[in-house]
Amino acid sequence: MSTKQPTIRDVARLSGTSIASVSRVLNKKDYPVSAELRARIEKAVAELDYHPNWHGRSLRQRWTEEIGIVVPGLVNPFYGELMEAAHRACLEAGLFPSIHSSDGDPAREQELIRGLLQRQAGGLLLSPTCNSEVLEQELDGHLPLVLFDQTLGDGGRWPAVHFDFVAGGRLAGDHLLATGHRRIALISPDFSLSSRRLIRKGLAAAIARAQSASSQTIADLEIFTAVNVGSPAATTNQFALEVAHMLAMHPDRFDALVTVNDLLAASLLHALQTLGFAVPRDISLLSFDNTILASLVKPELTAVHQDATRTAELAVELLVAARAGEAVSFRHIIPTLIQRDSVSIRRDRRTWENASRSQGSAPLTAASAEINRSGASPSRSQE
Amino acid sequence: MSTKQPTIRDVARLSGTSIASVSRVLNKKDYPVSAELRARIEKAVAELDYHPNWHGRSLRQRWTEEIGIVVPGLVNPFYGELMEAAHRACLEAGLFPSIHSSDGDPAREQELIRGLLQRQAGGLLLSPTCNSEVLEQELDGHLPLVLFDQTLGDGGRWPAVHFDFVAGGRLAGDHLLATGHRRIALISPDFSLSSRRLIRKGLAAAIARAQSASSQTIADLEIFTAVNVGSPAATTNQFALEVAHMLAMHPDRFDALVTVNDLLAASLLHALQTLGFAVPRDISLLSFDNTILASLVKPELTAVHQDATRTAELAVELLVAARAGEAVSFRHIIPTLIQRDSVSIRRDRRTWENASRSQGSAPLTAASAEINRSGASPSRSQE
DNA sequence: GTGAAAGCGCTAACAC
DNA sequence: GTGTTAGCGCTTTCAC
Repeated sequence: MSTKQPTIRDVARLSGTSIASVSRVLNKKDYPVSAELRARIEKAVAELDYHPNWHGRSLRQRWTEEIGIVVPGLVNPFYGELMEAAHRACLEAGLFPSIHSSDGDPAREQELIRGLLQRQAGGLLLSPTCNSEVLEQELDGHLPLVLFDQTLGDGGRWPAVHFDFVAGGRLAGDHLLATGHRRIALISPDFSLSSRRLIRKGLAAAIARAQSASSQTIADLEIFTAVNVGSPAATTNQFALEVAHMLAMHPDRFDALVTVNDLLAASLLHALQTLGFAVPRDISLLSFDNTILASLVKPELTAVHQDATRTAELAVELLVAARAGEAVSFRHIIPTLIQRDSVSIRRDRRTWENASRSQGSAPLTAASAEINRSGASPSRSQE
Repeated sequence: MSTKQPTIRDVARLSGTSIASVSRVLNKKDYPVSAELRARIEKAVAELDYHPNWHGRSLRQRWTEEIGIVVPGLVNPFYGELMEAAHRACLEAGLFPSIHSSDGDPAREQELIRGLLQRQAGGLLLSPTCNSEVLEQELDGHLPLVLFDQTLGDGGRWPAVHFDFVAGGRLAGDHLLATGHRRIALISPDFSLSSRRLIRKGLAAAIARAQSASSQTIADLEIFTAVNVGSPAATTNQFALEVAHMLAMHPDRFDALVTVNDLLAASLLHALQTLGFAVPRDISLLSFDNTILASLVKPELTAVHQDATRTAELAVELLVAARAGEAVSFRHIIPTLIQRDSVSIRRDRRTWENASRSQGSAPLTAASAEINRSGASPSRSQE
C-alpha cells in the first residue's frame, strides 16, 4: 500500500555488503560468514524490519512451505477439531497452513486445488469431495497430497489416513446387539460420502454375523436417507425433524438409531425430545465422531470415537515424510466405542449369543440384514 | 514434484507466438488481439493444461488476490459460521481466501500476519487477539485490513465491522429485568476480549438505568471469571463445571445467568442439569451469539443474536472497497434478542418499572450495580 | 497487432 | 569468506 517494503538490496546496501551474504545469513544457518558481517547484517535487518518476499523466493525455488488444507465444511465441530489440529501440526513442522472449504462442492474443491497449485503449494491435506479421477487429472503428481477423513475407494493411490469406518460400524452394531437391540435404523442424509457407505457396511456386517450364528432372523437394519424420509432436506436440522416425525408415527418400529455424525445425532435427539420421546428409555441413540457435541447434550451421547486430532497429526506427519521424498502409504485409525448415556440395555431381550436358542422376540423381516429403502445402488464390492 | 509445470514460454512456443501475447490474452480481456492468434493461444493453453504461476505474477505486480482470514479458533461454531461466510464472500468477489487460527495467542497471530505480509497478501480479515499497537507496528499500511467480531478500542484506526456489544448487553439486561429477574450473574472465563468487557458494560448499564428510576436497590449483578471460581480453567467445560458447583452451593443466590457465548452456555446448561437444576425453572440462562448450538440443546437457549454471517459479508465488502482505494470506516451490527425457552418469567416479582414502589425483594448489596469479584481492572472509559 | 526486453526479489552456481 | 551474476515466470513498457 503506502510505504514500500524493504528488499534484500536495501539490507545489503545498509550493511555495506552484497545481497548474496544477506541471503546466506538469512537462510543458510550454518554457512561460514564472519561474525562481524553477520552482526552487521542482522542489525540492518532489524533496523529496516526486513522480511523476505516469499514470491521471490518461491519463484526461485519452485517450492513453498505453504500447505493447503481443504475440508468440506467449517461449521461442523468435527472438522473444527480436524482443522485446528492440522493447522497446529503444520505450524509446529515449520510449514504455513492455509485452510479452505470446499463446501461439499466438487467444483469448488477443484477450483481451490487449482489455486493452491498455481501458488506452488508445498503440500495438500484433503478431505475429498470429488472422485479420484479428477484428483488424478488435476494434480498429476505436482504436489504432495495426503488424504484424510474421507476415503476415495481407489485402493490407495495416494497416501491417506482415515478411520476404519467398517470397524466403527461393526463396533456400533455389536454394541447395540449386545445391549439387546433388535430393530436398528441407520440415519444419514445420503450415502454420497464413502465413510457413510462403509459405516453402513460395518453395521450390516455385525448384524449378518450375529445372524449366521442363528437359524432365524435375529435383528433388523433399516436405512433412512433424506429421499425416503421426505424431500431431500436442505439442512441437517430439517432432516432430523423429518426423521423424528416418521419415528413418531411408528413408535415401536425401532429400538435403536445410529447416526453418521454428532451434529445429526444432536439434532435428532433434540427433535425426538420435542416430540416426547425419552432417550434412551424409549429409543437408543448411537452416534459417530464423538466431538465436543456428544458430551454437550443431555443425555450425553454414546458414540464411536473417531479421533480427528490424531488423524490430522498423522496426516501432517505423512505429508512431511512425503515432502522429504519418502514413500508413504496409508494409515488407519481404529475407532473406539465411548459409552455414555444414550444407549440403554434392553433387559427384555437375550444377547445375541443366546438368541439362537430361543424364538425371535419380534415380528422380524426374514430376508437380508440390510434393507435399503432408499433405493440407492447396492454397496460396491469395495465397500 | 515429478512433471514440470508448463510455463508461459511453452504456451508461446506451442502457439508460435511471443509470451507477451499469451500474457495479454490471459489477462487483458479487452486487449486488441487478432481472433486467429487468440484462438491459437487458447488452444495451446488448453492442450498444455497451463495455469499461470502466481509467484511470477505476484512478484511482478507486487499484489495478490489472496485474502488472509485470521480468527482466534476453529472449533467454536460461531467462528465456523464467520469463516464459512467470509470464505464464500471472498470467492464470490474473485479473491482467494486462506483461513488461519491464532488460537487466541497474540504471538501466533503476529507470526501469521507476518507470513501473510511476506506473501504479499492482498488483504486481511482479522478477529484480533493482539492490541492495536502491535498491529500498527506489524503492518503499517502494508496491506488493507478490516477488523471483525472483536473491537480494538482504538477509536477506529482501522475499518471494522463489529457488533454493538453494549447494546447487546443492554438487551440482555433489559430482558432479564423485564421478566422479573433480580439477581443476575455474568459468566465469562475472563475479560481479556473487548467484546466481553463491552457486554459487561451494557449489562451493568441496563441495571443502572433501572436503578436510577428507583431510590432503592433493584437488582444485582455479579461477575464470575475463571480466577474467582477456582483455578483458571483450561477448558470451557471445566470452567462451566466449576461455575455449576459454585451455584449448587448457593442455590438461591441468582435467578439468572448470562454467558458470553453459546459454547459456554451449552456447557453450563449441561453441568447445571447434571447437578439437578432445572432450566429455566430454577434458574434462567441467557446466552450470546445464537449459533446453531443455541437451538440444539434442551431447553433451547434464549440468546442475543450476533449475526456472524452478516458480519463476514460486510467485512468482505469493506475490504473490497478498501482495496479499490475507497475510504472505508467501521460498521455496527445491531444485535437482536431471540427468545426461546431458557429464560422464564418470574411472576413473583414486579417488572422494574414498578419495582420502585415496592420493597427490594432480597437482601441486596447497596453500592454499585456491578461488583467485579474477579479483581480485574475497572472498565476502561472507552468501554 | 505483435514482439523484444527489462526487471519484480530472491537463491545458487560460480568466481575470487 | 565474500561478491557477481544468471535466471525462476511473469507483466509491461517500448519499439515496430
